Amino acid sequence: MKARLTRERIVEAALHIMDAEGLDAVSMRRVAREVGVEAMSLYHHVRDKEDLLDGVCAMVMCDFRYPDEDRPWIEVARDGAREWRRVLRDHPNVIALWAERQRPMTELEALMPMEFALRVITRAGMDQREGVLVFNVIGGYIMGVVMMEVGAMFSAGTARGGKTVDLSAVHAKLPDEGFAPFLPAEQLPCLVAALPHLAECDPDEQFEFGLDLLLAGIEARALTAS
Amino acid sequence: MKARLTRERIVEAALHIMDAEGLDAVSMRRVAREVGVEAMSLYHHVRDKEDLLDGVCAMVMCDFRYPDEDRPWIEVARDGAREWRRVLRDHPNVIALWAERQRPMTELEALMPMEFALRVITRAGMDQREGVLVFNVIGGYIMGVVMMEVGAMFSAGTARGGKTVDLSAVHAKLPDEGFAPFLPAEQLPCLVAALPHLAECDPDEQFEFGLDLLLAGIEARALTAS
DNA sequence: GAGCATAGGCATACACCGTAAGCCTGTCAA
DNA sequence: TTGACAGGCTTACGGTGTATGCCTATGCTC
Repeated sequence: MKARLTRERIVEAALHIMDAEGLDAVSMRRVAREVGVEAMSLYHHVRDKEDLLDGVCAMVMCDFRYPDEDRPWIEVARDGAREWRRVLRDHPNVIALWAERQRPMTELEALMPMEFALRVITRAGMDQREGVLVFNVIGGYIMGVVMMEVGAMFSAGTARGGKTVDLSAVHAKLPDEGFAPFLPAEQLPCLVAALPHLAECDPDEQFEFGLDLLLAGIEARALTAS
Repeated sequence: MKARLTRERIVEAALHIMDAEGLDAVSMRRVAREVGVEAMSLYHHVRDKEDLLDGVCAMVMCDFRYPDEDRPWIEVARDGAREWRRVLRDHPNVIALWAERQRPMTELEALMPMEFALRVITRAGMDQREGVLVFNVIGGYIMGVVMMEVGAMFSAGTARGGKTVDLSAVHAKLPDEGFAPFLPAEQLPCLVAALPHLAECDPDEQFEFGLDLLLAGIEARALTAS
């Protein structure tokens, strides 16, 4: 006898498939197979696929582990940002999910991390208005950087067919050999020069670098404002 | 007699459909209909749908208008960032496209804006390594903020059904009426307090706020490093 | 001009998708 | 015992990407 079908089991299965096989692999039939059932049976527990994906989003948000807040706000903010990045990297496809289904979070639990972030920012001593600016700036930064990090979007490579330039091949090999000659250096000199550094750029250092810039700027503003 | 079918006409049609009707609307049959042809005819000009979407990405990148570089680097950087934001806002669905098809740009023309950005950063006087960090930070920031801007992802709303919270309704109305009571204020006090500011936040001001933080920090680093 | 290669259209077919509609069965209350 | 109903299943429809093959108009060679 099988375990009873529940919304939670279904959403869990969908999330698992999304993490393991990508967003496109999440179909009603595939999820149903995962929980040992026919596709149409899922509709007793989720309204439609939209609803299922809403559940996936919420489940990802619930993965957020709240840092200890009994410290200076800037340390809490830094750890919160790192934790958000961890969540996004653990479920990178959720970014695409948000991007294509441009609709707000609606489940209460999914809003708790947002509440947390606003609470921390409030402690920095700036007014509500500026707090929202800060929230959006930090949130946007994390999302964008993680997106560039997990996607290969602007990674580096060698020329192919004379017309296009496949930058991804360079990542496969180690960077400090002579790859530059394969790129049209006369048209892309700076890109060619930056290639090795693009390839060996440490994502953690990258993330902290930008986070430091933002937090330092925010702290300076908070101090002068108060 | 119809105009001859070309790859460019096809890609243009796909981009037009994506901008007007969303990413999901871009199907081979829909694009074919747009150019007055059957779906299979497209395959004489694009390898497959992936290839077509690659073309769309490249065409978006080609929309980038290069700012005059005969000015202090920080002004060029600021205008370049604004221009990149403009491009993304003009074709917001391209963000979802990048997010889900995590693969690098390969067409030469699509890499020119990247070359431009690296060139400007180099002029700031920092070394290649740090230049790449700066490139990724600014690029990620722009992408993330625009993504939050065009998607409603973390927008604001009223409670629905007691269990979930629909934040989008607030955006429809003007914010400074008593919406807070509809939210579970005891669980989300900071969010409730921030609601009006979230709703009336000016995207332009928002963008410039974060950009100023980043550029000021980068300028400070560049000065001390040189 | 004749013959023919090729480019670039089209029609058909297959496997997959989300989901509307209806059916079947096991559980439980009256 | 009867009936309601929750929660499975089956079938079917119109959509998707694309492999395969066919048809025809253009243009090149002799």
